[in-house]
Amino acid sequence: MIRLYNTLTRKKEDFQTHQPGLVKMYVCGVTVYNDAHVGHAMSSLVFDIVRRYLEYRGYSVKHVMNFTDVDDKIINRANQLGIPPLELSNKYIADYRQNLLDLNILPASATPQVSKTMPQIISFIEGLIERGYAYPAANGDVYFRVTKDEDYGRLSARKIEDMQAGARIEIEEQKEHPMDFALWKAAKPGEISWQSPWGQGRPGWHIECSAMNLVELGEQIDIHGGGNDLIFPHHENEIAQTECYTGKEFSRYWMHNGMLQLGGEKMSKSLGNIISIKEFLSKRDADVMRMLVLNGSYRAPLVFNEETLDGAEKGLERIKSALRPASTKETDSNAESVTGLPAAMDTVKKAFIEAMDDDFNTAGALGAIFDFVRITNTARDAGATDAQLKPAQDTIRELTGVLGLRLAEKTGSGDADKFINLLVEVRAEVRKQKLWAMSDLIRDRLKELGVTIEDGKQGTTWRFS
RNA sequence: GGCGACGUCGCCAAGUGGCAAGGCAAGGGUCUGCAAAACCCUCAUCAUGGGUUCAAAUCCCAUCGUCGCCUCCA
Repeated sequence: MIRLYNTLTRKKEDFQTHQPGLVKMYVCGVTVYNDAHVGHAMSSLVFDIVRRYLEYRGYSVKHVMNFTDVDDKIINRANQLGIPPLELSNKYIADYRQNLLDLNILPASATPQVSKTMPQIISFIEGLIERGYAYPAANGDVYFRVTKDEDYGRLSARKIEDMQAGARIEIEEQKEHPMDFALWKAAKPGEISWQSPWGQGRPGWHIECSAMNLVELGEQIDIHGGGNDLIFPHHENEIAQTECYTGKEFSRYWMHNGMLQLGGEKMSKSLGNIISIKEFLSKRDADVMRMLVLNGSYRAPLVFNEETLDGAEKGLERIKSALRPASTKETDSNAESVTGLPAAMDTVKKAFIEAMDDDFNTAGALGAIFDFVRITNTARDAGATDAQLKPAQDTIRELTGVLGLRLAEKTGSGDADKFINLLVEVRAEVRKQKLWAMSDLIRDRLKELGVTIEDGKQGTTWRFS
């Protein structure tokens, strides 16, 4: 039984879907007006892992991720650049799709956009007005009436009165109540806009997700996800809108990932402490970012710095060490560590599932995998054959695959291999003659060029590093 | 100021009532011409102070500290 932490109840709960075997999952994507950063990557990775694991456990997952492509910031940026807002957002949508591919994140089942959901957004707002949960203001805005929603504040565990105490909300005379939020914003002169019953305008920030959810997944979904900075107001407002519109429970489970920390602070566009995904990938392998996420707990803040990244990279190397071929020395297929492999495979799978079932405890799952890596390496050292190693290595591939790790060996540029082999051959001759200085020079120089040489008992092996 | 989450070895981190996983780093060893890799060994009583319990890192209270949200935000 899978258990997951539900922000709504602040507890771990047994996972049960509305329809047997099918998971409807909606994850808030990005507002596309700039390069996405590694914090966005974290969120997408977290829910990619959730999806992959649910699929591993036999569910079919309908995974929807939206693009918010109509928004103040997009309009501002487009104005600065002197291009149409949708041209700007389309560029960044294409970029983000590429980022996700590069990060080995499975494509969502659907990726709706605000600009393409306008009729449904408008009819959604009309429905709320009809039911008395929203009202048009004199200036052409439409607001949601928070005081009409008894449950308002349930997700973020706060009361309307408490929030007003914060008093950072601008009092707008257009609103009946300071906490009321915009469903529809009247267009300013020259701004991109759509025709509506309330005049030219565009959607407020939260309504798009409610509408796209309804379009893509229906009235009730199983998992709604996103960063924990979205809990309030975004998700709170989504719940309010959707549940007031349908009269039904919206999402059964709410999952929120913690924030990525850079220098002890949340990485965010407004703080400016950003490392873009593109920039990251120019320096490190995608697996490193994923490993960093896996090593932590998705709900907790993630420490992102050179030290933790190095640790993640080394951890990957360690897992890969188990995938190397059998040692070339004499085999001993009957060693205890070799004959024990099948049982250990069984153990690691069980431990993996047990950890992952418990609210996607990836750090615990990795612990099990690392234990098995050691067991596999011990078997190799003891003389296991490739045929004996194969099932163990397949197990590692299977489990790390569920986590979305590629574990690709680095490769050179095609023809390099034969020249490297030649150098290794020459070096073997040199070593026979005990010309150690020359031998070490070749090894050191190759190392500088990204080729690691290791002298084993029965010969020398090399790999790109 | 209000609300929420959290504080486990040098770093990252699992564990939520029964003698503290794992990774990185560090030290010692096997192997090696020397290395590297792999393997073996060593390395924490869980922010602080109270309380509940036969038993607490795990439950309760207080204090200190960190982070997030309350304004755009994954």
